[in-house]
Amino acid sequence: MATRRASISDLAKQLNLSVSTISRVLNNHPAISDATKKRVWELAKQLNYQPNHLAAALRKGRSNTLGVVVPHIDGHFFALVLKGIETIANLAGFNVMICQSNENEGHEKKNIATLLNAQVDGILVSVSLTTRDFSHFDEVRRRNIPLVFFDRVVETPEASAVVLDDYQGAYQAVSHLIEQGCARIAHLGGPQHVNICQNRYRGYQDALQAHGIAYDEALVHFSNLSMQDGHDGMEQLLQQAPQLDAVFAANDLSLVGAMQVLKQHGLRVPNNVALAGFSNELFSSLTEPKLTSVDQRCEEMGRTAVHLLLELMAQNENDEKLTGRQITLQPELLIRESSERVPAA
Amino acid sequence: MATRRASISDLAKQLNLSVSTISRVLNNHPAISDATKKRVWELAKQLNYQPNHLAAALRKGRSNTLGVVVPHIDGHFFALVLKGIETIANLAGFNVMICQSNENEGHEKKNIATLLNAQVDGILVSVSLTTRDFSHFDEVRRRNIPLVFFDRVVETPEASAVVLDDYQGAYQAVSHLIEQGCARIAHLGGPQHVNICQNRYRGYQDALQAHGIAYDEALVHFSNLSMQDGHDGMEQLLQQAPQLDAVFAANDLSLVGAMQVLKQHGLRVPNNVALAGFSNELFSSLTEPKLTSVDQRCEEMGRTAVHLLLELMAQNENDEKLTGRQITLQPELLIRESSERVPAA
DNA sequence: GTGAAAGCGCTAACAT
DNA sequence: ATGTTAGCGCTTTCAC
Repeated sequence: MATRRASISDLAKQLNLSVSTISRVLNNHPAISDATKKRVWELAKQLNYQPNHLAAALRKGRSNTLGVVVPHIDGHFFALVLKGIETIANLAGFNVMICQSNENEGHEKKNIATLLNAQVDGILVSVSLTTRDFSHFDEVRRRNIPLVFFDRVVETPEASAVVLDDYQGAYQAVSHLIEQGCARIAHLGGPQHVNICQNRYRGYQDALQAHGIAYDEALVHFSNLSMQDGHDGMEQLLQQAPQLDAVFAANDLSLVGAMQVLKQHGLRVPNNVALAGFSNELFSSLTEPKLTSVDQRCEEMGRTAVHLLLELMAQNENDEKLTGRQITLQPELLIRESSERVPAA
Repeated sequence: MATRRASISDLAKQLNLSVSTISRVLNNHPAISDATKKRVWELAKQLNYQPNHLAAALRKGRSNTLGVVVPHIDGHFFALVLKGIETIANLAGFNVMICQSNENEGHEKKNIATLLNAQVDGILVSVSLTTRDFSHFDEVRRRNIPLVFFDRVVETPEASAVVLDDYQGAYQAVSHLIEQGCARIAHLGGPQHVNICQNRYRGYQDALQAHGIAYDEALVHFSNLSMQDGHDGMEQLLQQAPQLDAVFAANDLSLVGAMQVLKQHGLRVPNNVALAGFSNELFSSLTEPKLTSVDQRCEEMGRTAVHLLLELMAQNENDEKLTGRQITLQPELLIRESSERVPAA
């Protein structure tokens, strides 16, 4: 049979003290005599007292839990972000509840409802790709629950968010390719209604321009960036522009597909065609040659998002008005074999 | 300002009914007139009533939450298992709380304490590699909280667990290599104090024996299975046994390292040396050639573990004695390019 | 078919 | 420095 756990009132009875005194000791309230403190702690330890957080949460109206909604829990990026979130949340004494939207607007709405019902003290969201209606976030706002978007954001000035500077990442990657001596740089781009893909495309364009290289439509191909997409895109690019000497892809997966095609055509990487991708996947350093890629600082994004959320929660506590704050993380270009040309001696 | 949410007693007042009646309606209690039911549901909808789960949990002593402890949240395997867990748990109306032990015994103990404090209704655990003392699980048992181990288990008959048949997976993979005409099959094995690694090693041995191939110590190399380990191991194996014609690795990562070495030595995969790995990582089908690998049925493991846990929870509800039950999942061998030899015409 | 009342374990005024 | 008391929102026994 399960042994009933000791409660505050159990301690109170055994020590002939009031529950409030016990509660005060347990919460490190200052105005308590050392003697009492000691007695209480000792008995607590002896009875293996475990606070009932549910009760405290009910009373205080806060659950000590943060909610997270991600499109999916698998996959390199979100897994690492979640790791960052977990770490900081736990450090700050919060539990974390994770929901997956499966890139589905309906799921996402349900997830938000679940988290609100669970009375979470704050919410972190990376918006599903299919979400077009954002009313569920209004409900969060109405309930005055602090919310921070990360990576995939709803762009309004009132919203707080942590994002990566995709534009800069792309700009750096392309600049690097140019510095390696490439001049006919192709781009495998993602869906342009997705803002991160658009920003990567703009970074590509601007880097070319900044280095006095003319933009050439024949060097650009858009797709959904699967490996197969990269494969097909590369075939097409080679047809349209056989003289290309580098590829910048909006993700690493499509770049792997592209690299296969290049090899099949007898082109050498990086000497005939230099390659740079985006997202620094696990496999990016397992290919041959290893892929140069823009790292997205995943864990840091998670950590930063929680810090921001805790900030908002503190503001909320003090009845300050919630101010939207956007934080942009700078990506890091990881230069590997696929783009490093030996300088012509 | 935040609008206060409607409570049961709010509904009661507005309808001139008692709280108990409202509660009954909301919980689909049978003995309620249809008329009342209708009135209550309508007002509930109108006021957008949301039940306060915290309060219900406190009252009922159950939180409607399942706790999970995993070594880490990133990485292919656990991410997929978690996905499976999430899916079924949500379907069954449970929230999920995820904790990472970071392969650290101390963390794991803290995680369990956290979950017990959060009064989860059931716990799923994959044990950290460094855990030597298992007393924290005794505490769970004492509190009568159902617990299911998955993948990394504490082997006692009272414990419930879901595991993969690593032995069979290895056996199949090696048999497949033999069927491809290989006879000098090397093994890159993992730490033998880890039971899954040991089982894979045994599967390797028994498959050889079953096909009348003598075991040769010079063909076996143990390590921690990092990519570098695979690399180094392969170098050593080629020295010890240059005539080897296949490699079975206890994971895919080490196999990638090994494959690099083979290529450097001018050996062709699969025709000179055929390759099979274990775990079917994301990158396993991105390498060239694509790796044959044993798939671990990750999502299914998660789903199965939750089903088993729900079963135990039901038993618990009925005051039945908790019976330990072990479920073994059969892996699936995915045959890809790295092991498919074109039959000598 | 419905209501009254107790209480889950805790916190926080408001006492003294 | 400590005690008294009310109540968070819900479920549930017992009554009618």
